[in-house]
Amino acid sequence: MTSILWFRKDLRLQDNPALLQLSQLSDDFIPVYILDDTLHPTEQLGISQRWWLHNSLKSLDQSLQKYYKTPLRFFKGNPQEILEQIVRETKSTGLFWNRCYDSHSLHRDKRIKESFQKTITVESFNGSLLLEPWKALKKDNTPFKVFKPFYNFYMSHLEIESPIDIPKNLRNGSKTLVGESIEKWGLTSANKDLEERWNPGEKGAHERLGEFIEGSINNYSYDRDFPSKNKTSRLSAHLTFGEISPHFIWRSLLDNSLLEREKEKFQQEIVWREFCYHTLFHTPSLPEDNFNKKFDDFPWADDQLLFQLWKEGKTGYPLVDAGMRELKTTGWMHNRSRMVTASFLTKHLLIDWRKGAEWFLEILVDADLASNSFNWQWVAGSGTDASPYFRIFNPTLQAKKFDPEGDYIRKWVPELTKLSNTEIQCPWIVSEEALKKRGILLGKTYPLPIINHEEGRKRALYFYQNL
DNA sequence: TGAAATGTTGGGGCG
DNA sequence: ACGCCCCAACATTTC
Repeated sequence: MTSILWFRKDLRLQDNPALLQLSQLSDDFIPVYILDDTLHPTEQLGISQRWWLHNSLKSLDQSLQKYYKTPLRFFKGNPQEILEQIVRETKSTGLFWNRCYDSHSLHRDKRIKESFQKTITVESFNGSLLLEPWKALKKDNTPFKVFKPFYNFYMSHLEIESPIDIPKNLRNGSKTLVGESIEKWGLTSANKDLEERWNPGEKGAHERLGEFIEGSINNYSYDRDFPSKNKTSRLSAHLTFGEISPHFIWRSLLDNSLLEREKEKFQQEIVWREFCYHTLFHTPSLPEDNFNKKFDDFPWADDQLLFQLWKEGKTGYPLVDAGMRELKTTGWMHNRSRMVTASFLTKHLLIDWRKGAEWFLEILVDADLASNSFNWQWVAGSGTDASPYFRIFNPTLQAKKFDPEGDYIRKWVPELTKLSNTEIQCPWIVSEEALKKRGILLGKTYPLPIINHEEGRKRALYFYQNL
């Protein structure tokens, strides 16, 4: 019998439960990827993720050819209609996939399952989470709202077996079914900045994990905070596309002898990701609505100009600008800068977190509805277990603490390069004359701060207090 | 997974 | 020797 393997956010062969189950029921299979064009325009992939997806799919296609001598078939359109047609054409008797947890996918998949259930075998699996959202609940059967107890629950309930090997016994299920050409989708054009930094695909994901476990994890809890050090895992985009599973990562952490403290810090980050997914599952409107309803009447400022300057990295605060420019160029931003830039937008500029979230989704290679919505709400203070309203980052102090030598700023804000290590975080304190000697004219070669920190802070406290 | 304001302490300069 | 002030340095509280 022939079955369809529908790839979605699980672009890998290793540790793929849907693939495993399919291989136990079928000898032949047809791997399929469908570019879902029923998505609302705001839900469609951003520019960096189109590039990533294109390359990841090509990589997956190659792996499938190598292991099973079968191509990955590409289609674009309404997934239900396309799957119905493939089933008709190929007389497939099974359909397998790994689950997604956002509201659009959940509804879509439910309809598809119902429509096929009476005629063929349809099964879905957990390929992206350590625990399913409905399996991590408090004693009263409601979802966790605070991270620490959620984490404790995880640590006492996880049973992580060895990852699933790539099944061997499968063959190409159809000689005649031809998909579309991915090249014609126009997902991407050459992008040097992305190409030199990222390696999409399952192989790239495993190499990245390997390097991380050999190297930076050993001082992770400290180094991870410094944007210039580049010592975070940088696995986020690989995880988003499912090129590697959290299950596989977790198992690797257990199988290597690592310092307990460092390992645990990283495990916490993995569990934060799970917390985001669970929260999105239990609160499907998380991307649109304040988790905390008190924020529904918050008087966000709708200032197009300030928003634009923030996006372009022209706020006059070197750390904020460095982060926003790193994002624009590399499709990624260091965690520390994400917190500072997001705090700056929502607290100093009082701009709605949804505007910031939308921009991040458009640009990030690791854009992930669950993590993005959750964390923007966390920063804005409207989220669950959120950052308290009075926690307002001072972008200068943050720069002095976490970029003391100014390396990160120099990299992304080169017009300030010649300033000293103690001045580069706050060029406005330097005399006009000294600036001139270094070729800097504030307001001309580099912006003056678009808002005074002290005033911005007081204004934010005032509005946030009045919630 | 803050920052700023306010409070406390203790050493040194000085009359 | 003593009290007083200054002010880092650190601790606590407040937003």
